[in-house]
Amino acid sequence: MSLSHLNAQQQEAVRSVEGPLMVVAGPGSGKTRVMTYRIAHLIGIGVPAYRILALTFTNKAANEMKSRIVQLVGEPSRQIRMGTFHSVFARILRTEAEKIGYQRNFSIYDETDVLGVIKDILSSFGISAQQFNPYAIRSRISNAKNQLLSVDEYAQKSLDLFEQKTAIVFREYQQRLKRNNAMDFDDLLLKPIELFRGNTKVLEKYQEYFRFILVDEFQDTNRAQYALIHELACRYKNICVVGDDAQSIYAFRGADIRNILDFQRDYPETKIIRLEQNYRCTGTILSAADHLIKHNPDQIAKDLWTQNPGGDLITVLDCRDDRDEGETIVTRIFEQLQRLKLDLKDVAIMYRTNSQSRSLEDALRKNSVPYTIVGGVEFYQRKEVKDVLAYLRILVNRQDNDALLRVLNYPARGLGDVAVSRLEAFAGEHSLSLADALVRSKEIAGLSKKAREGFHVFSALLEKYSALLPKITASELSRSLVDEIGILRNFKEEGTTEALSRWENVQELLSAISEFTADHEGSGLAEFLEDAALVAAVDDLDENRNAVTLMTLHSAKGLEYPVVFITGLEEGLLPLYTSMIETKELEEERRLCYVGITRAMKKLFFSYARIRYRFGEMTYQSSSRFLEEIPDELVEKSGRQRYTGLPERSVHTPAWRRRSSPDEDSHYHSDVVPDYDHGDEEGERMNVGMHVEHSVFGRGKILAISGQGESLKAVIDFDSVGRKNLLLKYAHLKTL
DNA sequence: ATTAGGCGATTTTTT
DNA sequence: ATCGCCTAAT
Repeated sequence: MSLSHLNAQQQEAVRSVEGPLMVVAGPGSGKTRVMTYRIAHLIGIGVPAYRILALTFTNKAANEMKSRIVQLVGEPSRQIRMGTFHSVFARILRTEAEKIGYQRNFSIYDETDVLGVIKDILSSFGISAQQFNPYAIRSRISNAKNQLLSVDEYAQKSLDLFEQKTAIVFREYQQRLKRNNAMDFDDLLLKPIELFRGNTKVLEKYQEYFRFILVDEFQDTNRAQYALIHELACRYKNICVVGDDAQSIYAFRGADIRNILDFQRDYPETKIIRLEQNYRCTGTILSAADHLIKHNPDQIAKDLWTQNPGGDLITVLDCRDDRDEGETIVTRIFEQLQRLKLDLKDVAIMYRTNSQSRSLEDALRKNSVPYTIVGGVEFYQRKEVKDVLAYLRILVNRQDNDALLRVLNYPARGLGDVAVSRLEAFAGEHSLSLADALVRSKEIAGLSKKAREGFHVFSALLEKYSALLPKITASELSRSLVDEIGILRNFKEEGTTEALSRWENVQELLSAISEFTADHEGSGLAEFLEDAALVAAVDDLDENRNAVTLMTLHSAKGLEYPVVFITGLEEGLLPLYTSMIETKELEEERRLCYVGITRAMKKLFFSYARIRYRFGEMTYQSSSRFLEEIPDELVEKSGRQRYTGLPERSVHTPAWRRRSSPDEDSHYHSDVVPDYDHGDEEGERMNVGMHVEHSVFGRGKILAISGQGESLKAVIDFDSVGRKNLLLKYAHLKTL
């Protein structure tokens, strides 16, 4: 295999196969290419593919890398173990589950599931969720687990009341998961460590197995991940980590930059190779990124350079408000597509928070620009999807009490709190899982007839499908189950737009199951559930679709686009307000901005809005300090020539004035009076006497409008249900 | 005892 | 958008 098209450092990184290696790879320095060739090279010199373990940040990255390697060195290289930490070790845990007291069909709890468990524990312990925020407790527990702290260690260290309560919840939480035969995301890293440390034979097996280990995006690994790879790598020390401290953006999730320092301590013979030549960006873009990141102290010194031409200046778009920002960007997209002869798929719009996507989407939709959005409200988080998944989970893992509780009374079977408590008490007394307790529900004393009936129906359903599970395909089973519980019929009958969308989501889930089992031979429901739990937003990104891509700066990591818009460069947004207090967090925000900048190949835009609607409130924003940190000579300012400052009119402007003709809308620049009371895309154009459509109540007529900003309300006379007083912020009315 | 419906609070980023 | 908490209806 010829490496002649790689530069000297890249070649060295590919060829240094023995011993510990750290590749410090600046953005656009051909990191992925190096990893790909390195693995291909290993196979080329006779290392069997199954002896290679490569850990990536997303499954998508793994799949792409794998296909390229297969192209380079052929089909047998499919045997490489490659994927995210979570998916690779989930697989290993299934094989070894019994050794740590689990069953191989364990459930994986996502963050939402975990939150549910925590809330449930709080209420059963009589701890006030008002006083002790379940989100905060979840994050404390997760942090503790990331730091490899056991419950006992955490309890000992807990000082204040909050930590003491957390320790109590933590203890119960761990027991609960164990009892449910379930693991959370952190367990997928911790349990393998536990397995390896407690079981020398198993450890040796995997150390022999994975003789060559590669870790991508090393700067974003947490302590548990570090410890885990150390267990595997410490014997042969053929470990290569690739990363860039300047692109570390997951400290909030436990990523720990200490890993980079510890690596050199734990593997003293580490060879360090720097990839400093950038092949992606123009000189201007690279220089801007470099100037920005220099404001962070303690970065590993790097001299990034490029042979690429200087290219265009970076354009800063000064926008009146978030809506103007969207419109301006659309205009600029058209301009750049023409100028650079590009497709829509070459353009990405990035933002700090998911909620910013809405005003951007509005503008794109209004101008008929196709777009795809990465993440957002995720499919697998939709209520109806989670409900069906819970049914499947309880079938796969009978001990999964939380999955059972989720759907025990869905659809309604007359089973309320009291009935559930009786069931739980009975299960507790007899040390049974809830599913097993249900089988004996006749023995539970003091149940109403309705509850008795409900338990019986649900239990019969469960037993029927449990028996079917090994006999029919995953696809047949889920379809039949969904039919039997009748939710599709219910959604159809309800007939509202919302119910219809739920109907579609359930159908889509069923298709996803068919598709998955068709694509993955020998896999069934259990495998599907694992896959569904561990998919990342970007995993679903289809680059071939010709559409503008919208995503968070976090999701953008590892990607590149000819034209990039980074939006919302405002104090309090980028950097995000909550992050401006602690320097550490401010530095992370800066790195996040750095990641965004370095995604751009040819042309970069920054935008900010002087007025932005956040949480329904109008706020005056000032431009981000990060813009100040980029030298003026790299930047051209554009957008509004004159800043007129305050809104020219109050939010009480009569609604009729706010109706702008389509013509005005598409040239939404300096002259047109903007809409200051936003609320909803549609919200600002509401007017007394207008006919509207609501997703649940159907058609109606507006009788009155009151309030402003966040609390803008309308009294609407609906054809179906009569008068309602609705908050426009949530009503999502369509004008007719 | 259970359900339906209203109201307010919650959304930073995510494997 | 969804969840928890409350009240009223059944």
